[in-house]
Amino acid sequence: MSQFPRGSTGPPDGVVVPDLPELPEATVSRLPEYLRALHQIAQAGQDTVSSEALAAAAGVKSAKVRKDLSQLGSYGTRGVGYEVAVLIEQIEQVLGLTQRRNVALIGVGNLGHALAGYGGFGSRGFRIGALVDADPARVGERLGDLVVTHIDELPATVAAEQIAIGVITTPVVAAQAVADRLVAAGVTSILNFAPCVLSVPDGVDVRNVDLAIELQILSFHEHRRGRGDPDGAAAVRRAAPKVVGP
Amino acid sequence: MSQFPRGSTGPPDGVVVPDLPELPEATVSRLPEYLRALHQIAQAGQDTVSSEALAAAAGVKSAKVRKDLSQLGSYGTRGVGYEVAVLIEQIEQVLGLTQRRNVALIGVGNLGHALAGYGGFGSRGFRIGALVDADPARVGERLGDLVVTHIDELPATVAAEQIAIGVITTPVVAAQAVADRLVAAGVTSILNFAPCVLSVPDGVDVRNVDLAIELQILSFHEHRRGRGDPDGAAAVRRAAPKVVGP
DNA sequence: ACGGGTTTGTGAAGCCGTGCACAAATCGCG
DNA sequence: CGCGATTTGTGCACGGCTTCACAAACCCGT
Repeated sequence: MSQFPRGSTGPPDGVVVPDLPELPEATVSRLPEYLRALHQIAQAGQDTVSSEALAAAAGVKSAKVRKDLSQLGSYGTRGVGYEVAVLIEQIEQVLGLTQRRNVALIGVGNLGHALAGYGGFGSRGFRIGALVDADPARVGERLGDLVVTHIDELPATVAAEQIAIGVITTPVVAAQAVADRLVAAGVTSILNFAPCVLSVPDGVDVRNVDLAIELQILSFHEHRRGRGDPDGAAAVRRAAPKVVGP
Repeated sequence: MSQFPRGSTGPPDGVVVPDLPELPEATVSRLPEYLRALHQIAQAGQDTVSSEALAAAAGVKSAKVRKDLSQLGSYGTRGVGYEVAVLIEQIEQVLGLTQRRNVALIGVGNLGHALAGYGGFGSRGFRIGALVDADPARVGERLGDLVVTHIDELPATVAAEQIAIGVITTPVVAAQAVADRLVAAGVTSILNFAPCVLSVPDGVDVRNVDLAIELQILSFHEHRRGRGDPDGAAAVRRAAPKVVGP
């Protein structure tokens, strides 16, 4: 909306202001969900979608969808809705998915193997560009069309494969050291599966995925709900069969 | 502490709610992080901890720690700090981790195998009580000391193993059906790894873990940061070597 | 062309969460 | 026994996010 006229004369100095003013973090975290829903809708043959329908598919309220989309200067048509194809392209543009991003998997253990074999990367804008491990016994192992390289070669690997994101799937004890080496190699985005807090310089982005934490949060609500059978009898506390939503 | 929660969305009355008035969701989601940090601290030999130290270990601000802990009627001692052992017990109590919770893994594919082999369950209050799949070829397979059972036996399995939480690691197409069957079997907490939105009845809690979404959020920040080298040269955009403070 | 029905975009209000700053409480030590 | 150092617990203000409600914009049939 407030499309910035690309300064033909150029900004005088230093300040490289991006196109979008500043996208709220909450919105950013929902854009991928919209994107997923939109692909689903597109595959179903719909070529336009209302905020109401999109909201239902993404599991949020319609007002939120509209405000989110308006943030990125959206092209919706009143009385009609949004063009699915246009919206997909818009969101992919904003998320930086127009160019495929290469990720490196550090730690080819149980979880690393599973992620390497997960097919969901390619269809969502990513590609596994490197498998890395510290264990010499694992180096050289082939998975698909990739060969596990040693972590000592990380800088070369990052440069050669243009790695944009590092995914840490090592044991906890190794995670911080791996993060340090990733940062030293120039990686500025890290997805951490190890259950620990990583220290990184300013300007490096870290997101954590901790299975146990998710389970514990679920446990809290379960516990809160389930007062009444102190000695865990298998009391079946059946929820009402009413189905939420669309 | 006598601060009363103004009933907003909650039921007007009737449910005799236990000790805790109403814990903010943001606090709940941080308690597991505190718990992890506390175990770490306890293992280091510390028997008391200040909010400042705990905040550093959990990666948050100290004021937030104090406010969070005060929410659950904490037993801190001014001028000293918190007793680590007491705090651990308090948090485990609130999270309902005093009794070990059994989880069922539905979908013994790549990811399912990885999670089944993940050792982090036992030490964090959970136990895999069942492995379930729909593929007859997989039923009967042994992993560790568990045997994969068929999903048609889900109700019996849930009852026999006192399953509290279902973890969905199936392909997307199967996820909703699995969720329905989990709910029908009496499970009221679901951790969903399939990239889709699940419809469940009121009273059932669902949490989603989507790898691609996390990557896309990282991609956004990477994209936003990385204006200036359009043809992705491996320009090392080194952040200041300053380490983010403890 | 025009009116009715539909849907977007957004101003405004309310809620939640965060962080500061400080009084109250506790310990250690002289 | 009292004083200073330390740390908790919390009132308060601020900012961000969510939701409602509604005017503006648009399509379509007549």
